[in-house]
Amino acid sequence: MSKAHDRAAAAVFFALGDGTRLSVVRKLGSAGAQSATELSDGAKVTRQAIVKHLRVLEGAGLVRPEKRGREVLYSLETQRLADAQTFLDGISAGWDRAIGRLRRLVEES
Amino acid sequence: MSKAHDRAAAAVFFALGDGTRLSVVRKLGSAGAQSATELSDGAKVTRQAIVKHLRVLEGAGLVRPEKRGREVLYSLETQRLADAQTFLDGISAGWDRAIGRLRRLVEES
DNA sequence: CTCATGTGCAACCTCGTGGTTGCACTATAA
DNA sequence: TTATAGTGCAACCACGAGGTTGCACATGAG
Repeated sequence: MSKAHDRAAAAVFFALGDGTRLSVVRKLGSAGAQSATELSDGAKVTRQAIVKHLRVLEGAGLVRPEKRGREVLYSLETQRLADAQTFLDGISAGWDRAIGRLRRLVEES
Repeated sequence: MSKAHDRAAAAVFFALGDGTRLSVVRKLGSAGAQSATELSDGAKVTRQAIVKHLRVLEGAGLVRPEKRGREVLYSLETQRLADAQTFLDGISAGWDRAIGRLRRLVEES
């Protein structure tokens, strides 16, 4: 039951589990790649805070930095989002199987 | 742009973003409904810690308690997992659209 | 070249999260 | 009825997350 896999998943969910970070991800998703300064424009927090959040997102593999002249553009890594979805699928599937087992158990007795 | 929706999503992701909590969810998913004590058996933390985590999961709507005699069984709320998946879908879709816009922009010039 | 703009680094602060221990309460089993 | 297994509550602690400010460093625009 791959423990490393679980850690990666937890990291992704942790990264998405903060309001500010989630808004950053949404902004990237809807408006495309942006720099830290650009992202901090609409936000209620400092650019430095956004930078820290971007580090976290990068650590979780949700975002990829790319030097573009003197600025750094951050783009979304949609593969990780897909991975997270697959992970959730696995849990749901397990639950459904567990429910099935329970139902069969009840019907047999 | 539902801000309340975002908070709910962040709560779900936050709930899943902790290793202990994630293992609890996985355990529930694979072995069906269980009590707090039962869940704390294999874990490396106290029952009280598990209880706290269950409160968080319940707050995020990921788990539902049900009094069963003198013990309380916690069962998974798969709907929330599905909601989370839909949420991620929305972001991916937005990103794909943004990429499409960018490509068109480049090709026009 | 000069200057403005964007980024990086570091120190610092606050507070919530994750965890523990101890005890009181409740309800089932014998 | 009495002992026992399960739950609930509260106080307490350590540490890392989230945020800020200040300044130094690069690099494109004029």
